[in-house]
Amino acid sequence: MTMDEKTDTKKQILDIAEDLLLDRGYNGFSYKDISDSLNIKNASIHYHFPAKTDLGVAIIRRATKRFERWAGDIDGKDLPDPKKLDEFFLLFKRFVEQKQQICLGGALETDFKTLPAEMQKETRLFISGTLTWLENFLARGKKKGAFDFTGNAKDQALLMIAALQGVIQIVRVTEPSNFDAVVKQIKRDVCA
Amino acid sequence: MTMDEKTDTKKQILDIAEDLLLDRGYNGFSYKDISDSLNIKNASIHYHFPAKTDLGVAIIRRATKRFERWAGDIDGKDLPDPKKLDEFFLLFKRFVEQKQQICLGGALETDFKTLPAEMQKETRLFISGTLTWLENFLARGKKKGAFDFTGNAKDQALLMIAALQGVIQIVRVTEPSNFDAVVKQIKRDVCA
DNA sequence: GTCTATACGCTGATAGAC
DNA sequence: GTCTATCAGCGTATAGAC
Repeated sequence: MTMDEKTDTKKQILDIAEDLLLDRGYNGFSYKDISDSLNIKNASIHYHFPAKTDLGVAIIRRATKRFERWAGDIDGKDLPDPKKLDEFFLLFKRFVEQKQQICLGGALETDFKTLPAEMQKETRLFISGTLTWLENFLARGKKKGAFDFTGNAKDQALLMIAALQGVIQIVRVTEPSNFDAVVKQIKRDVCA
Repeated sequence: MTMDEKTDTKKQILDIAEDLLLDRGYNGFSYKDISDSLNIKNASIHYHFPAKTDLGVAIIRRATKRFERWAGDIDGKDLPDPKKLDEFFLLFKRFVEQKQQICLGGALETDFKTLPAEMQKETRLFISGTLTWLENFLARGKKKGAFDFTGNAKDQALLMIAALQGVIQIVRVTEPSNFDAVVKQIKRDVCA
C-alpha cells in the first residue's frame, strides 16, 4: 500500500529471475523460463522490464541494497565479532544448502564479458561494497583483538571472499560438506 | 604425421573454443563465433565435432590430460616444494595476466546445471584430479617439513583452489594485482 | 497489466554437392 | 574436409487489442 511498493508480479519476476541467475548464469535463462514459471506470457515480463538488461540491473541493485541493509544491521548489533563473522559465512552457506546455487558475485563475474555495460557497472558496485565492508570489519576486529591474522585486512578480506565464492562453485561438483571444511580452515587463520 | 595427430583445423577449433569458454562461459559462445574466427563455415565445425557437447567434452578431456602431464612433470622435477607450489600458482596466474579469463573449473561449475550429462561427468573428473594432486602434494610437503599449515591437507587444498578460482573471477571487476595479494596471503598460511 | 500476434536474428544441426 | 543451402526452435523484443 505504500508509495513505492512493487506490484506483486514485478517482485515475483525479480525473485524468479534472481533464482535462475544464481542457478544457470545470465546467459542460461530466458524470459520464457520466467513467464512459464509464473504462468503468464513473455510479453508481460517486458511490460515490467522492457529489456533483459533492465531486469539484470534490477536484480543486482536489489541485492546491493539487501547487503547494505544486512551490513547496517550487523554493525549495529551487540554481538562478539566472531559471531558476526559467522553471520557473514551464513550469507554464503545459504546458497549451498538450499539449491546448490552460486553467489551473485561469482555468477556475474563469470559472465562478465558478455554483460551489457550497465550491468557491468552495477556488478562492480556490488562487489566493492561487499569487499569494503569485510575489510573494515576485519580491520576493526583486529584492532580490538577479536581477530588475529597476518597481512593487512584488505588482502585477508579478498582471500576470504574469493575462497567462499570458489567453494560454493566447487561444492556443485563435489560434496556440500566441503563448504564447512573451507570455513573451518578460514577461521583457523583469522580467529584469535 | 603420427597416427593420432589431430588435423590442424580440429586443433584450432579446440583452441578457439577453449578460449571462448574461459572468456564467456559455455552458453556464451556459438559455433558461429568459432567459424568466423577461423574463416570457415559453421558446418565445417560440425564435421569435426558433430554436436556442441562433443566439443565441450573434448575441451575438458584435453585439459585433464594437460594437467596430468604437468603434474607428472612437476612431481619428477628436482625442485624445492615451495618452488613447485609457485608453479601451481602460475597455472592460475596465466589466466589473469593474458586475457582476464577465468579457470576451466570455475567456468564449468558456474554453468554446471545447464551442461549435458557427459560434460558434467568430465567436469567432475577434471576437478577431482586437480584437488587430489594438490592434496597429495601438500601432505607430502608437510611430512617433509617443507610446508606448515593447520588442519589436514585435503581441507587446505580445497581452500587454496577455491581461493585461486575465486580471485581470478574477482580480478575481472577489480584489479589484476588482487591475484598476487591472495597468493601472498595463502603462502603465509602454508609455508614453513 | 496482460494478452495475441508477430518480427527477426541467432542457435545447433543436417543433407548433399564439390 | 569444406562448402551451400536449409531447417526448426528459441531468443529478445514490439505493436496493438482487451
